[in-house]
Parts: sequence; C-alpha cells; structure tokens
Amino acid sequence: MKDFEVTAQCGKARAGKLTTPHGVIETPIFMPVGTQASIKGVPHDMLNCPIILSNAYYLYLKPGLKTLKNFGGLHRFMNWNNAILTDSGGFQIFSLSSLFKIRKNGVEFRSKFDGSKHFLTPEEAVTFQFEIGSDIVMSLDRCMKYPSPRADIASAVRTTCDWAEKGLNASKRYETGQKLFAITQGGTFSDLRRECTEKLMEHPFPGFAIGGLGVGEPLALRQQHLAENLDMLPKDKPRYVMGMGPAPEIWDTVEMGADMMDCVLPTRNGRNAQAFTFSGKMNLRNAKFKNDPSPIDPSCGCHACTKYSRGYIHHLFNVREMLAQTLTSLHNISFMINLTRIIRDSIKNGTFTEEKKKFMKNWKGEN
RNA sequence: GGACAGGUGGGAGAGUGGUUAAAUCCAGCAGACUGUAAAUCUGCCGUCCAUCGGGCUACGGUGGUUCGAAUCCACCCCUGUCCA
Repeated sequence: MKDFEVTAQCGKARAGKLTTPHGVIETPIFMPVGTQASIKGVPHDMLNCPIILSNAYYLYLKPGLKTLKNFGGLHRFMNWNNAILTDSGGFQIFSLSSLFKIRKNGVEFRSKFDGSKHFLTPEEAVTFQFEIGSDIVMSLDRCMKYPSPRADIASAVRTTCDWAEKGLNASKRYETGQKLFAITQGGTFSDLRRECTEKLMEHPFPGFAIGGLGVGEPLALRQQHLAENLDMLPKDKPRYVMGMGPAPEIWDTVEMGADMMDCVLPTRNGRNAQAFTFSGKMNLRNAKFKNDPSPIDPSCGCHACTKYSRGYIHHLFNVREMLAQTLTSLHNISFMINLTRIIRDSIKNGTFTEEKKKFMKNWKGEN
C-alpha cells in the first residue's frame, strides 16, 4: 500500500490517507502546533487528533538531542502516540532573524534562551528530526518577509533548493518510514515559485509543503500564489500549506487542493480570549458574555463546551486565570478538528461546495 | 481643644502660575493575532455635537490676586496622624 492515496475528490479538493509510523492520517487535516513539545496550555492527551506539530529549532536547544534520546524519542518524551510533524527551524530563521546568520553551508544562530552560538547545516537540521523520531520531517528552508526584493527571493529559492537536496541525501540512511517533505519558496513571484517547485520535484520527496506565504502579503495575493503553487505539485503526494489557519481560508485552501495545514491561531487566539465557532468568532472578554450560561459553541462536544459556560470562561479571562486559556485553546483546536472532519466528509460525499457555502454563511453570523 | 499632613477624573497617583481635559498605572470598552520572540499587542476611555474638528463643564467649597489658577492668598468644609 502506498504511503499516500487520494480516496475521493470534489473539484480540486481531495480526501486521502497518509500513512506514518504513528498511524494513518485522514486528509485534509489540521495539525495543532506544539512548538516546544507542548500545545500551549492544552494537555495533549485531551486531544483527539492524529497529528501535531513540533519544532526542531526549539527542541534542538531545549531539551536537546541527548535528553530526547534518553527518553526514547520525542513521542515517548511527551507521551504522545499519534504522529508528529516537526518543522525544521526555517521559519525561525525568518521570525527570529536577528539571531540568525546565513552562511554558505548552513546557518549560524544564537539560542533564544541564553544567546549561546550554534551552527546548523541543512543535513543536521534533517537528521536531528529523524533522530528524535519525527514522523514527518521538514527540510530546512529560507523563508523571506513580504515584501522583499526579487533578487533576495531568488537567492532564498536557491538556498532552499540546495538545502532541501542536502537534507534529502542525509535522510537516505533512515529506513524507518519517516518522511522528509520539501518546502517551496518564491514569495509572490510566480516564476520563482515555479522554478523552486519544479526543482524540488526533481527529487523523490514523499511530500511537499508550501512555505513563504502568510508573511505580510495581502490576502488576495496569498490566495493567488497558493492556488498557483498547489497546481504545480504532484497529484499523488501530500501537499502541506504551512501556517494556514483562519477557518474560511481553510475551506479555500482545501478547495485549491491542499491536504495538510497547521496554524498557531487556535492556541494563540485562544490564549487571547478569541473562540472559534460555526457561527463566527467571539471575544470571550466582551462584556456581553458576562451572564451568558451557554457554552462557547452549543454544537461542540469538547470538554470546554460540555462542562463550562461562556459566562464562566469570561470570568476566568477577567481575573486572568490560566484555565480560561486552556479551555478556549482546547475548544479552538476541537473546532479545527471538527471543521476538517466536516470538510473531509463533504469531499467524500461530494457535497463540498454546498457545505462550504453553508459554513461561510453561518461564519458571518454574529454571536 | 492644639500641632502637623492632605483633599486631583471610576480607583490609585503625578502635576505646584500659561505648552493641562490634566502624566502613569489599574479598572472599564472594543479590536488585532496565520510553519508561536505573543497568557501578547493596538485603539478608546469628563461630556455634547462630530469626518477633520469644535463646544461645554472640570482638580473639596466660596471668594480673591492675575492678562491667565488644579497650581498663589483668605475663609469655610472634610480626612488622616500625633499631642492634650
């Protein structure tokens, strides 16, 4: 059996199955982000979720390879038996740019924790992820802000392709079922994105991710380049759109042919009192929820929604109790999981377009 | 009864002649958040009309000095601490 197969299709939207060493994942899937081996504020054993993200840059610094190996890998360390995708740290070269210097054969960087100096090659970035037992390993890539001069993006594309190839070579000694995905770059330059994508597709990566979007460009541009880039990718391999989060855009992105998405939105916004529901988003700090006895989303079966009211969680935010953030983050992740399940089912049932329309209509409604 | 100290916007608390509708913090009201440098950040926050903006009322009270007072003076009221 193949590691990835498309099982149903609705236009370009597709449902599929992705096999990893820690289970089969039905796609399209939303992956919650647990950068430092923790979904911020949420006990991951409360999540009914086939795959989560973690981050190699952070794990490399803390707790470090030795500790993770002592525990028998990342899964055992955090007691998580489903799949884990690790991001390489490419995004941190971008978001923590003051700590990084690009060198010819890798990146020099300082620890965000103690300022200590480190050097990482694209090979090491990949082998580290393999060693800690990541199910889906991401290539080290070079992500640029928007807007950037064309020459800079072109250079980032070259670096990204070079690093991807080096990572792939380093990965060949692992015959573990772990997968290495390549990441496309190219900013909002269609030809550079094509050049990057085609170059990467010359190699037998088992999956491809679209990176370098959601870095400040207007929505319409992002949508355009997402659609274009998704069209360039192989039909028989999983396509992962990195950092894709808002519910309406999840629908759009799946409609364009994406299989996997991740985002910090459910947890970050959850910590900041914003809850997602099928009738739109709500800010639980708002005074109108003070005496509201209903759950965040009456249609949600998550722990927060079956046990607690908006009024109670409003109070918890008001007095800065961390339980507020836990409950809201937990709910938001549950919402994303439910959302992608609905999307998957609609593709299987051939009702994607109607379901999307229905969702969009309700989303705009006020709570 | 006496001696000090003090009374500032919802609260705390700056300011001690003009640039002050009054710093700052808190509370209050909204908004943002996209491969997590984020339990963070932004805006509003006397009142009335309002788009820029403009009007009105404000620093315990009353009177006064001054071109101009939250700021100076007089008296009054109130609060705190200490002494009888």
